[in-house]
Amino acid sequence: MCPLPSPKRAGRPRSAEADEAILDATRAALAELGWSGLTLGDVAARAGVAKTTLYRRWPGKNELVVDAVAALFEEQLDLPDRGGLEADIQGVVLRFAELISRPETKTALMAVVAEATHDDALRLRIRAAIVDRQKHLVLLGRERARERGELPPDDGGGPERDDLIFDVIAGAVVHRVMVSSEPVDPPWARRLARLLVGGLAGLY
Amino acid sequence: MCPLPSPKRAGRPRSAEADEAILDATRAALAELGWSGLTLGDVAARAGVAKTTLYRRWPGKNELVVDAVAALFEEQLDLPDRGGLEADIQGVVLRFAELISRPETKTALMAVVAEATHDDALRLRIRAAIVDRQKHLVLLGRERARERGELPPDDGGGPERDDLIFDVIAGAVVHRVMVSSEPVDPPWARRLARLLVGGLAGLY
DNA sequence: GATTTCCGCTACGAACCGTAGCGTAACTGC
DNA sequence: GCAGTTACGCTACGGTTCGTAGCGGAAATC
Repeated sequence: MCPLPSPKRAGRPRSAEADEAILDATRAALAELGWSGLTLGDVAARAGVAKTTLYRRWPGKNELVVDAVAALFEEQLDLPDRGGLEADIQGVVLRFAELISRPETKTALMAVVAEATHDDALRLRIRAAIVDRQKHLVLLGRERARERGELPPDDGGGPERDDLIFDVIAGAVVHRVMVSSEPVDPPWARRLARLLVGGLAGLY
Repeated sequence: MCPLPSPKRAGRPRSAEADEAILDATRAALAELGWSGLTLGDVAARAGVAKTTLYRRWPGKNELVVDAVAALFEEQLDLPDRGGLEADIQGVVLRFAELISRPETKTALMAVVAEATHDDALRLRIRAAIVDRQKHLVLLGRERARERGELPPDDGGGPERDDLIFDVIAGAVVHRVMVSSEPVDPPWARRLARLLVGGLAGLY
């Protein structure tokens, strides 16, 4: 979130309603105008606050958009147990797609990641607010598969394997939605899950 | 490319050196300043041309950057035959990574894709100049695997399966480089190829 | 009530955008 | 050659957004 003042300070506290209104306005403007069309003056006008109020809380466009998008990822952290590895993968794929297919998310995510190429602080912010939460879901699914005996227990292979399976699942969904501009529907999610579980030989 | 005048026209022809200088300057500025820091005035100054010359050839920042990045994808279209499906996948993964890991490509690709969310013409331009060329490599590898008998011949399954395997490979590479900010080195490519060929059971 | 902090408002210089107009350079067809 | 056509460099401009400064007033703590 925006830099919190120390919890108990003298003086007038910051308006929580203003925060909410600004983030809502940011998402609305993103969906409507896209990244390059979004101006902070417009966001402030939509939110009914002064432009200076906005600058007092966020350093700039990048950080504001990250927070506005991150709020969408805060709620949904659960993954229903579907009883099997392949079904669980299908579930997490559909969950990802649901989040990144919204108009405001679609536009914003790629743009802030692009900006993060030249901004380390922004990259950390994105990682903490969005990426790590997605990753948690993938690792949760793997743990369940191990408990069921569908995968062998942890052999101390280190975090590299976690990174691999996460990049494959999240990357496939993002690429499907953003680059190929095709919907992630249950049939597609099913085929992806089957590919991951059984390999190419099982798919073709 | 930028809209070509009809091959034989009267009058002074457009300078090919200027085109080259502009695209080079665009790539240099991208690597140095990132997407949001790139201004067309700066590009013109670097290229040693007038700003108006730049606007005569490209409608705006988006199209210019797409062409500047696409030029990097034009040369490399071959995929050496490594003798087996798994090795070929590893090869195409490393080829992708080599292209999108350059500083100028990394910054630009995500940004233009984000812009394309609200610009259909830009999306088509990206598809024709970049995505379809990558996809060609993936399908080439699949054809070779079929000829070797590693995959069954085409059963008329339609283009959906092509889309799937392409989104998985390209998406994993992009996500690894852009979001996880980790290098795509031969060991990682090898693990990804093994996952795709043998499935999760073979990986863990 | 005094102090501290936040808010809304106005105003401002700076930067970038995209375009117009002009004189000149380069190339083609007669 | 010469006229016609097109591209180029240059300057200038109005418009928009940026990010900041300064002010008076509102809302909280002590």
